[in-house]
Amino acid sequence: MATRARRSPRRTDALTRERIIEAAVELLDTAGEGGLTFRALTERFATGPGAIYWHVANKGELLAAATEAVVAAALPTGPEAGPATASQKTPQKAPQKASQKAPEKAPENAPQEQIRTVALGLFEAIEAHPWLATQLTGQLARNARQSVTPRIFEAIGRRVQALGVPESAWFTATSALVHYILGAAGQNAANNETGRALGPDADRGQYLDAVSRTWEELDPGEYPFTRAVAAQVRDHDDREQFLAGVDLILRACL
Amino acid sequence: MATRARRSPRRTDALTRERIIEAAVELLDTAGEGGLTFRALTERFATGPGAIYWHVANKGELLAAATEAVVAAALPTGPEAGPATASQKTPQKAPQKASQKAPEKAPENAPQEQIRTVALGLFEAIEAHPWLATQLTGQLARNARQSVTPRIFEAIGRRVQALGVPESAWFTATSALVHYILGAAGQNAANNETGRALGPDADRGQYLDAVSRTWEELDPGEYPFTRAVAAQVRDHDDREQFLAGVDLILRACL
DNA sequence: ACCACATTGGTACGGCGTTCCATTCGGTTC
DNA sequence: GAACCGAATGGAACGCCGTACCAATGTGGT
Repeated sequence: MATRARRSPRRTDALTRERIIEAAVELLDTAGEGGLTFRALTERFATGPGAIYWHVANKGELLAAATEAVVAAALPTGPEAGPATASQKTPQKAPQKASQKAPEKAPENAPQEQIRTVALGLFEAIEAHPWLATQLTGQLARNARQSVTPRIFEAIGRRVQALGVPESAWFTATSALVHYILGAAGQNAANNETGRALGPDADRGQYLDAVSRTWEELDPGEYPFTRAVAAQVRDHDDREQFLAGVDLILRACL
Repeated sequence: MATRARRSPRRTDALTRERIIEAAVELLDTAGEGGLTFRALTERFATGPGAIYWHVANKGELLAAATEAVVAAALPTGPEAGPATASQKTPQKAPQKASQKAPEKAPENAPQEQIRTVALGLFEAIEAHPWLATQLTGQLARNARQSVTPRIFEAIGRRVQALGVPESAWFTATSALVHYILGAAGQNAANNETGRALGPDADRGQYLDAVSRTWEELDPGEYPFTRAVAAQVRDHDDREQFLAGVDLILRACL
């Protein structure tokens, strides 16, 4: 006679670290930063916390792994430039030269183009997964060792090197670039969420109005600059504006 | 007859929003980001959560208020340059020109100096209160309306304006500066905490060694750039390096 | 047939933010 | 002075979280 009630039968589809990470990304995407919960995961897999803890040490590691998985896909693979699959979700209404015409012999200023491509890849990854912003800036600040942030630093830095920047400026230039990229991309993602709050059917005009209006609602006496800038933000393309910042920093390196 | 046991007598020293914020900052400074807890606060004030919730809406507001309080003290007051009390904790072993000789007539390039001063003030505030880094980058990304981050943006942007930057570049330049300042300052604060882990009696040499060694432990094949940079990071002054980044971005604006 | 062990899933614990409410007491009103 | 009101207080409880622990399970080797 069973001392306890019969347990539910053991699952047939194996629980994998990969499947758990995949589910974690999905939860983060759909339910936001606070949506990733061991309880939500146990419910998703119809299991108990122990089964998940067998594959993952703790929540921090799971979050880092989710970040790693998403960022790795957006980063060039290996030492060469790599694909860095950017911009296939929108019709790319502003087809700036980030995507080279042909993968033939790279021109002289290839590193600059590559930096723009890497930056845009990160921009779009953060746009698609807003929780990345907190995670990446936080990890970068926390200097996590085994995390993905050194990969980002390396991907940018190597191309700064190739750009011909004097060695003494390597760290400074790369720091400026990475901090700008992650920060600005995060701000863009936050803006998008602010705009999404208007409702799913708001067009881009309304959305941009709403975003820039939040800045214009500030006290005119205390925030003249921010209000002045709000107007010019209204009718600029997000990616264009973002890349302008990258170019600005790159210009100072040469 | 009392239906319940006699309550503890009512406190004589009034509980104020200011006193609560002050205690919150203290808890964050001494116990880290996770140290701010309503339970810790109730114990500190020998009271219950309800008394604190009377003065503060929730934990988020309390955190924002603590951030606001600390950052406001580090930011110039009002539209003029203001004091921005920077560098009085260390003997300022690298007395760069950030602090002007005299508060007399500002020279032609005053805006650049002012930006350096504001940046250094934020740098030191974040160094003294490491929890600010997460809070500020997070709030900036989250675009919180009533927070202190617009003040930072405004303080920098107004001086970018005064620098003679063309209007079309105002937003880009200010974004680049602010994201770099907060990101780099956060990274510096994290480095300091990594160094503090060595023990309270480690000198600066050991500490810098340890920090740069964390970078050098990376895989030589995958991280040639980061490792190359680690060496040159070792013997640079933190503030100097930080301000070099500010100057780099400023150079691109002119 | 057995067993060792990787894997699973249930239960429990302590701590968190937050809510609710009985209680207190300084000030106002008659 | 007595009665009263409402701002302020502090205690207890709720629901959720991450996590530790462990009995139950089934599979592959012997």
